[in-house]
Amino acid sequence: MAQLRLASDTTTLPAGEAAYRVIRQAILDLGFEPGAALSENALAAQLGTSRTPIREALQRLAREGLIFVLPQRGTIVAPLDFETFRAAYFVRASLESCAAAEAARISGKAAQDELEDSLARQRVILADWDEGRFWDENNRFHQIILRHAGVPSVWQVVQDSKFHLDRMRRAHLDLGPDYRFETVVAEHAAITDAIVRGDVAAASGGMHEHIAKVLPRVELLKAARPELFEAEKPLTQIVDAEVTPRRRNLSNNAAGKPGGT
Amino acid sequence: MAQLRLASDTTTLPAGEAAYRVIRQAILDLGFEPGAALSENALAAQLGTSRTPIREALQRLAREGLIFVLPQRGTIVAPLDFETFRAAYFVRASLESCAAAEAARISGKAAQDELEDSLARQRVILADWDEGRFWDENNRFHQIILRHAGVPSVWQVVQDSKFHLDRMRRAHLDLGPDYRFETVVAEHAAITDAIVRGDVAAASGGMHEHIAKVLPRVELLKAARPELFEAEKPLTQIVDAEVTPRRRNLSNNAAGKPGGT
DNA sequence: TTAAAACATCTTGCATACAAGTACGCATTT
DNA sequence: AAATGCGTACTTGTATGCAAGATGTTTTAA
Repeated sequence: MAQLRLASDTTTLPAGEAAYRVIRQAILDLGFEPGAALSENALAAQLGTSRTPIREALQRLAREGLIFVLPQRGTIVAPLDFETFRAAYFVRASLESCAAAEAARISGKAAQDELEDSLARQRVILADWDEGRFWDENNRFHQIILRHAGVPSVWQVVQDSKFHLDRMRRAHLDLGPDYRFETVVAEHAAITDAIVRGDVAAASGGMHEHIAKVLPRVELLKAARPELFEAEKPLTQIVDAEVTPRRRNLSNNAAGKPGGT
Repeated sequence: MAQLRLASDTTTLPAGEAAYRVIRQAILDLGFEPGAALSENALAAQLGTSRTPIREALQRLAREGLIFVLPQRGTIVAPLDFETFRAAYFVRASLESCAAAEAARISGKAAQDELEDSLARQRVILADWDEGRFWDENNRFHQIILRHAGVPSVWQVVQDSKFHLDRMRRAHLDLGPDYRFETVVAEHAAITDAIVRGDVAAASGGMHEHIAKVLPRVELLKAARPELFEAEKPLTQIVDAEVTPRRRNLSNNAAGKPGGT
């Protein structure tokens, strides 16, 4: 079991929320490797809480596709999967390219100051290198575009998809960093330029290609570390987990006739 | 408190899953009106379970934006909100228009049979009218396109957004049905034609406009029933719910230094 | 009469015990 | 030696009791 560490500012959060963030980060950092088994009891003991907040966190992670909960059998970290990855890529590319187009259409020069401020900060971070701050600023850049497209809350949806892409990138970086961060900033600059000019097609296309850069890395990773793409031995089959019914009967006080809408 | 009824086939589901579906359907049907207060104890009593599965369902609903959980204060059904609606529209329109474009690009005639079969069924349902079956077939049509775009699992994301649009439409229909279902099928036919022809622009644009049809109805609804768009009196402020921290301290067995990546 | 303080009654958050089901090792049997 | 049945140690699902906080009412004092 990987060692879990709590960030200092999580001490004011509800236990379930804190557990969610810790476990999620551990999965992203590959502290919990794809296919690894998770135990509610063990996690509760490690984090010093009861199973209740742990279950809250795990159910949230399960809904986001990060883990698979197999009733009465166990819980495993979702193996890397090309289908999941492609869907996440599609969601992020669609939403953000449409947002860039919309920003170019309705915002125009209004977004110029904010985007160029972000670009300036990105260049400073490039010079005085700090990977954590770079990705923070990268996220901010993408959020600015969503905000100027009039749909800031879509960032939440993007983030859910982004996790799968980030985990793949993270696993790939462990093979050795070959990412050209200068290229990232240059693409950001081109997208900014398109939005400022009001060039809808260039903004949309630029953003789409910008996000598509992650795609070819998957094949390389699968070749280098195939074990991350497959479930481990302990659990016979994972497929049937999502369709396994259980006999149960919820009684109901209401005397209305059965049948939905 | 609205009467809750359980569909017959939910008896084999886990209690939490069953509770989720029942409550969600009640919110969609406006059995629980926007702004109404929910009580975990009352719901548990009504559904004949304990609070645990109810909490599981409510947390899921809260994450989907259907309800607001205010710690130590209460839980309310999310009021209708234009921002939420616009974000949901944007997500669905972006994903499905991109999917239609991709289907036209890579699938071509391969999807023709499935789409035209669905169209035929839609026309049969139009003649022998059955609203429930119509929406089922409508969903199937949209899923076919996602599947032929190579991203079937994106339907889950679409559904999360679709709820907010469906709830708005549902509330609007209560004012009196003025929806032209023939128009819906005609637009489906046009989209099908574009995909079969491999006309990327027409597929994307057609789908976008098809989904955009819901937008103008919001203003009408807000004018007719403004109370559905605002929170009720009992709870002072809803805004601070999502940022309210609580004092808590999670201990941790690991002795590593604090601070995440 | 007005205002402030204490109380009763809700709410959700959390901890814990129990129930139901699965997987695996080991003894027994063939 | 191989196959079979059983028992133990897990797993997640559910029920319930308690703790902490917020709200609205009642009581008390000025």
